[in-house]
Amino acid sequence: MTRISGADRRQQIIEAAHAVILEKGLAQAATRDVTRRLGVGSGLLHHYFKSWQTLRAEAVRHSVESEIAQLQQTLDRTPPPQWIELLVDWMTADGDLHHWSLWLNAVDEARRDTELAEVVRAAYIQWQQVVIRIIDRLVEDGIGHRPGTPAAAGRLCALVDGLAGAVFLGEQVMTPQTAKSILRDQIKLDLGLSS
Amino acid sequence: MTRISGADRRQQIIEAAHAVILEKGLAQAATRDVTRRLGVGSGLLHHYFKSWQTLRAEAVRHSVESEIAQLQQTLDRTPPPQWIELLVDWMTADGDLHHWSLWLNAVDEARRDTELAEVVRAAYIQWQQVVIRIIDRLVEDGIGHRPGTPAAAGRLCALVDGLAGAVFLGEQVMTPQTAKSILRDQIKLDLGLSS
DNA sequence: TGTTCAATTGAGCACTTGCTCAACAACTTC
DNA sequence: GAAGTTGTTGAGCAAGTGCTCAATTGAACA
Repeated sequence: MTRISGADRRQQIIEAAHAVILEKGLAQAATRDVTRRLGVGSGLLHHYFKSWQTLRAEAVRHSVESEIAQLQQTLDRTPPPQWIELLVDWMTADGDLHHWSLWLNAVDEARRDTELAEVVRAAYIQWQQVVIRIIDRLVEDGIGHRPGTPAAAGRLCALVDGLAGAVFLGEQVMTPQTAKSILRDQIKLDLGLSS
Repeated sequence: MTRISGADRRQQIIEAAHAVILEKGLAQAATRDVTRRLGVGSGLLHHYFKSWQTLRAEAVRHSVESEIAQLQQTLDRTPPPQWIELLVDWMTADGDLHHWSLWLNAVDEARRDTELAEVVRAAYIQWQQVVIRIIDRLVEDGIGHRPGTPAAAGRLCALVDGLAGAVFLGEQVMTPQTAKSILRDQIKLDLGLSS
């Protein structure tokens, strides 16, 4: 039996925790779900992490970071004129809704978990900055004008979170298509592009 | 010891559950918190409610209904020209943030609780309709023009939820003042009133 | 007064949770 | 080889959970 070195095991546990949290939600996921998934003893987690709370927070950080990295990567190989549509597609998450579910869950749970709150706060700020950078670049390239208010990025991020919550409540409340068009309109409005 | 008749007891339990949920959050609140608060035996809840899940959902319904009723009442004794500012104040909840916290919590929890989902969905739709009615009345009174898109109410509600989530994450993410001015701008924009 | 029955109790059950810790296994170093 | 370090185990604990149910209370009615 080849043993796994410390740092690798740590990462492995974080990824397993991430998977479990994605499936069951932050409050419903248990340490034993993670150890069972990894096929390891139930005590192992506490050799690598102070507490389940800490591991949970670490798993959410992992999720957010890899997602932002992925967006950044997609942006890099797409010409700016297509960024608006790309952003809309990204934010409305045609592919997998689970990540959005986890994000909303984390924002909510953060009110009762200071450790998680730290991670979510940092992620939110990072996320706003990505949006700001995108807007700046679009304006530089002559696509639209600079939004009137500096709070444009914050407004967009809040709108996306709110829309996601509504979409999860079902079609009667809001369809994905409606959410998508609301978001597209808002971006174009912010950039001074009348739709 | 005067005994309490069935229907009154039911209402009393719902209100106690509401208070507990407001304090501890939906996932953290326990049946025993409710019985302890009422000073009754731990088995009493199950005489009036099929399960804790049911009681929780009922408590959220109670919360939402009384809040919408209260808003309606405030609107009734305020002249329409002041409605915009009243709505902004209401949505950003200067008074007590707990109700918003519970609402966001319920929207999140609804993904894992079908009974709660039913209540939250109905509440969301009701909430959108209140906003639609307000807009209609404002337009009738000559205050602003009818919003271009019929999704205006949905967009407003989503924006409010998103802003609330951001504000709860702390001042670094979004200050209440910023949220308030974003919301005010959006309402005026929807009504065609350039700020 | 005795009868009836809904309201109420709380010990207790079965289950889950995060976490501990003595024991052991597998590498590294000497 | 021996010694030391690190990784790993899993039974077990204390604290919690929703829920059940036989037993009791109290009010209304005869």
